Amino acid sequence: MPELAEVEFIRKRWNPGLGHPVTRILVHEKAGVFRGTDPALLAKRLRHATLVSSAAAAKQMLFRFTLADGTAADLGVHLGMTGELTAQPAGYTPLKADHLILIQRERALVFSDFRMFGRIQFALGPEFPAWWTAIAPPILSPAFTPAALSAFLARRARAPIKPVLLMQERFPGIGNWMADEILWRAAIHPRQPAGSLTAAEQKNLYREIRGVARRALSTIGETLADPPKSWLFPHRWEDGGRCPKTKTPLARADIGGRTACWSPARQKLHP
DNA sequence: TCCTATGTTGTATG
DNA sequence: ACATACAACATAGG
Repeated sequence: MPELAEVEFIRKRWNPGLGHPVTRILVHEKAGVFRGTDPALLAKRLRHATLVSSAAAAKQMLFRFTLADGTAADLGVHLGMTGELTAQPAGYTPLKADHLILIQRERALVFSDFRMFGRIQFALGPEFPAWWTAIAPPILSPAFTPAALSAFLARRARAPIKPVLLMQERFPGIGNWMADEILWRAAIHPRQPAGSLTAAEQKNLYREIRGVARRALSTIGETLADPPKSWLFPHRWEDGGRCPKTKTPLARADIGGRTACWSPARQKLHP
């Protein structure tokens, strides 16, 4: 379930472990979530380390530890499609899809992911690793300007706008449901070529990208509660779903390899 | 059996 | 080199 705001919420699931040392670690060394990292090294170094802080950016999380010798270490988590973080009581019995468990005296911090599209990364030292610092600046930061949006749309001119919104290099944290929500609010057809948006559409798109990100973070990011019925979100997967604005039937199709959902009554293709 | 799933990445093609 | 399209990754559930 993880896009921008879900990731921010799920990050906080490990908050009960802040300030506490890890006493023991369980890893599924052969799990695909460790591709590109050495799970044995991770397990060795994080034993007796203390979790000191965490952060979320785009769809990724970073957990910082202080090792017994004072060294800093960073654990990166990407949830992929089905990744989860939970904090479980002491004595927790691991399940099949639990690939990394950090055991503390009073709890177990669990990463599970049955599909294994998620990813665990690990780095030692005080500098933040490249896989963290390379994440694009947040949509709600001053770096995300109308000019930056326009320039990006121009460079992706022939591609349908929907898959363009999924590009993390410019829209960090936007995923399939947020992209559909944004286009629905901005009244732009998901197949509209990115380079063919009018000035008015670009303005609306900019506003809705920021608006959906802000509202998602302030609601889902705090409680994980589903957005209200006035959003596209609760209707996009239901059979016979209707647009909350026009009450007309929603349409669904594969666009750029993902299922897009839109309201034909308010999102029309134009030259 | 076949289809779907809130994601990324490697490869082929233009 | 760059933009675009698409298969592949792995698993559960309808």
